[in-house]
Amino acid sequence: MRLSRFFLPLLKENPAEAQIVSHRLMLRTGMIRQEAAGIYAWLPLGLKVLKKIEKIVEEEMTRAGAIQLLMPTLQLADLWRESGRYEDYGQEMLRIKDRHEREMLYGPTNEEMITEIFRGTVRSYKDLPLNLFHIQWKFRDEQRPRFGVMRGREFLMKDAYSFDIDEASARKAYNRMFAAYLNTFSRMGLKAVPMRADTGPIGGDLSHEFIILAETGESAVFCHKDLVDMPAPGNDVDWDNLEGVFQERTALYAATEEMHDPEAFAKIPEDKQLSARGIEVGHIFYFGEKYSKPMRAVVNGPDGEITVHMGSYGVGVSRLLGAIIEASHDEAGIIWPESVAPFEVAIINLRQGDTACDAACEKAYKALTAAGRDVLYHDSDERAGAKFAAMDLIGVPWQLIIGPKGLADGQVEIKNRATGERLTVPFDEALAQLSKA
RNA sequence: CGGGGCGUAGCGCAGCCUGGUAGCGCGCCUGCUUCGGGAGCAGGAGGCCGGAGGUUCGAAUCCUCUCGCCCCGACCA
Repeated sequence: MRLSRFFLPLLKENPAEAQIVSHRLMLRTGMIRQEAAGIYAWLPLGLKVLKKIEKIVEEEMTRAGAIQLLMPTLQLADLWRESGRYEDYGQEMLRIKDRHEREMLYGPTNEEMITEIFRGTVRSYKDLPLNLFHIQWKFRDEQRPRFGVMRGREFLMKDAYSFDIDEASARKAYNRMFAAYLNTFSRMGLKAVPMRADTGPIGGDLSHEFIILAETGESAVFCHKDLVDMPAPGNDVDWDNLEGVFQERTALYAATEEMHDPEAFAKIPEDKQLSARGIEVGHIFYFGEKYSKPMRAVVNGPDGEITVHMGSYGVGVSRLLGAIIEASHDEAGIIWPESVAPFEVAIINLRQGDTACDAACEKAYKALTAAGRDVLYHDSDERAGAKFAAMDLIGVPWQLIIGPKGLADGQVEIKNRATGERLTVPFDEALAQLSKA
């Protein structure tokens, strides 16, 4: 992409309404634009990152055996009356009437609807286990939206729902999501710590939140330090037997504020006690028959009717952008992990209009693009300093810097955004190096 | 939902107390110079002062109502 053809409305100054760094940077880099409290338009740069995150989530869910579908944003109130949650949910639920005065709602989550889909289509225990997920916009009419996309009213969420014949099998489904989440967040360059969590209004007795440690996190969290750097289990795991992975990650103390047990925490060796703030990016629940029973989600088993055991598993997809930025930025701007960066390489032409510079940049742009890299060519006639600042701000992982002085000797520079390291190398070598994914 | 605050140019703000028809910085446009970390000079465009009523000869400024947004707290993917 040539910057001159892209839509990238950068802001030099910080908008007054943004208090935390991720919100400020998302506004300044032109990723989002607020349209109402907690409601954002996704501008091209933000959308590119959102899509990359979405794709990683899809891939890891698929790897863990979940099947993707897509449910609507609008739901009938009657469906929620079946579970009793239409009354329970309160003001957070956005209620709407259609032209026929039918009561509807903008979905804050989809347990009822997925249960309805399941009970209407699945008849036999032989079709289980089953895990269905979708990635859809949701709306919760928060009393006080804040922190940009971290706590918006409209947000993009991945939610998966598992169906099993009994608790033992459901716990295996739970463990699969548990492992998948560790892999998912790891791919985004995040260190996510699973913590025992309150099940809240969704109910159930087994639940973990996946927490990213960040100073600006919304809640206080407490855990054993060793959990933070524990590597993700990876793809080479036995998806039917993950109890070991689960035990390994849950043996050490880790809890959010609501579930915090100061006594248990005090038993951790003092140098391993970690008291910090965290951002919740995922939440998994096992809730058994909470919805399947009142909504009659049953299958035929060998010995008669079985009420299915369910779990649900959420990932805050749009929230993850904020979380990643909170975890990865410096004074100059965002430092995107390569897996989710909006562009992989930025070409900075230090002397736009100079024949040699223009030609070299064009050649590099074509070569890298042909090699499959997502390249942003800063081809405006701004001064060098402005270009550096802009590319640092939007956080492209690699910068290919081409200027008249170096070019006279056939040299260009490669800069790593994360480390700040610069390497002067021959033009062809730079292309070869940056062509590698 | 309790408490506080703010709406004036694309962004950041001053002006309001003590009414006289709007200003600064950044950005934007033109030109010249400059050209390796957000350039300099000169010229220029852009605002029914969130909206509606009212008071007044006259309202960004005073009064009433309304809408929107932000912050602290309680609540939450």
